[in-house]
Amino acid sequence: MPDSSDTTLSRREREQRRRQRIMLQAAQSVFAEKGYEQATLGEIAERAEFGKGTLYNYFEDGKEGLLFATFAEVYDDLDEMICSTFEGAETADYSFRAAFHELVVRSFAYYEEREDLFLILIREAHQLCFSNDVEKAAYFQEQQQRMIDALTPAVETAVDEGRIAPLPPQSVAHMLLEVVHDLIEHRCLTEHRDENDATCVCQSDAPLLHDPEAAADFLTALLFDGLENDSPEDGASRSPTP
Amino acid sequence: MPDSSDTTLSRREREQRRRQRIMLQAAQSVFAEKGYEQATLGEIAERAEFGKGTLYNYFEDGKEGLLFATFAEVYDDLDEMICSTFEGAETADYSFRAAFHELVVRSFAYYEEREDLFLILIREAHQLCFSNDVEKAAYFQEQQQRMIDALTPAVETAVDEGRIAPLPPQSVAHMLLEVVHDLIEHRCLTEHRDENDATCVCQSDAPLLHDPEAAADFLTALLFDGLENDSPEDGASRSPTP
DNA sequence: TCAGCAGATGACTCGGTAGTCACATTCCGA
DNA sequence: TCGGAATGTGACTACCGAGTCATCTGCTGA
Repeated sequence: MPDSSDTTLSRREREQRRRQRIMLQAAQSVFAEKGYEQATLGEIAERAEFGKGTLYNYFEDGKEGLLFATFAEVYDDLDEMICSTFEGAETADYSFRAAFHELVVRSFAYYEEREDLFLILIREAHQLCFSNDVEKAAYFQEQQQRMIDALTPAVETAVDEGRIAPLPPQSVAHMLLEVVHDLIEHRCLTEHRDENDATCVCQSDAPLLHDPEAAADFLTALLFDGLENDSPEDGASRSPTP
Repeated sequence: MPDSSDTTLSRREREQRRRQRIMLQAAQSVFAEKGYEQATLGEIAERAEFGKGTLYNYFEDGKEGLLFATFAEVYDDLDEMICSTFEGAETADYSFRAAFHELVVRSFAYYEEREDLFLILIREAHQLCFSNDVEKAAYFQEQQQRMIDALTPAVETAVDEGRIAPLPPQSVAHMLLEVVHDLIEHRCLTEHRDENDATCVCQSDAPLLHDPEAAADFLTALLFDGLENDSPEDGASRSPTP
């Protein structure tokens, strides 16, 4: 969605964008709170302080249009994050491992910044991936592929340069993104639970999840060094954590 | 749910169980096909060949009761699978790594056998985890903890015996289950897509996903040996794949 | 000042379903 | 064989929310 403060636009157009943003934000807050199915256009309109009919002037497909505009926003952000984190593979001191560590940290930061968007992504995109509507399923396939494509070149380079094991780059990229996604999702889940139920006992791995650095360390160590305990026989074979 | 052929029950009771099973199976087939929200009691009743009112005689909570009975079935199966796969830690030739490999293979087998159940679990449980209804969120927390608890002792033993790296057992158990779950989920997703869209181009990692052995090998190697490519400098430090 | 138009509005229509309940049917023991 | 208990049934009710559209509002340019 173009920025509503873009000065190349006429006042009228800027005004339109601004309203569109207000409606989208209202929709996001309702979706995050109630979930897509439970959200009603009435409540979104009320929160945006517009009439129900007005929403249709800005989002032809109504509720669904608002949902997909939300997806577009979050997928653009994620793509940008992956690309910028793994750029500079030519630099002398570039480390794929360190870049991955950074991705985990940045993902956490983004989650904290836009908790609402993540909640919507996690809940609704997952559901819609399994939709019987071919168009919708294809949309999510494309978006996921876009994320994988953003990461794959970096994995390929790392494999070529012998930094990581010679496994299929696409599969590795897929697996890495999946694991990060899971971590954020798990944190999101525990936080969501704590909000609903203040009496909830803290899980044993809670500190791991709430400290971005600790989580990134755990994940990086697990994925790069592996679970196998080869240090007793052979202490020198492990790389230090970045 | 007790077996409807249990001979300790009266004929009437057995007959009740049998009908309950028929209704549950009808519900599962509709849920798997349409998703929970889109499924209607009318269609479930029709498919079960009973009147709509009759469903309420067997499942007081209607649609929701049928959904939760389905969850109970699948979680019981999974718990059983984890426990039986990791038992026998005392045996001389027991290998945690091999047991994990076996878990992946068995998970695939279960998925093939009960595709419908998995689809429901993946779609609906995920959604309900984030429900604002405290009771429901707690149910899924309990079930997930049950799975983790089933695996944790085996991880602890493996850590104590120095077979795997000294990381928090609960976190490791959690991560392992998550990764297996993701793999199955991904396979389920691609299969679901292929059903809907025959023109779909095969993904590059498709063979990995459709051959249980290959998938288990990939996952075991990745998780136990790690991504880090330490073989050129130090070929002896890696354990062979089981 | 005013005509005309872009845009806002929310009461209304319409389609759809969960859950109910008065009645029908079947079962079973006396 | 019969009567009443248990069980099945589906038409009906009550509710809900998406999307529409006739109407209103306020802006702009002549």
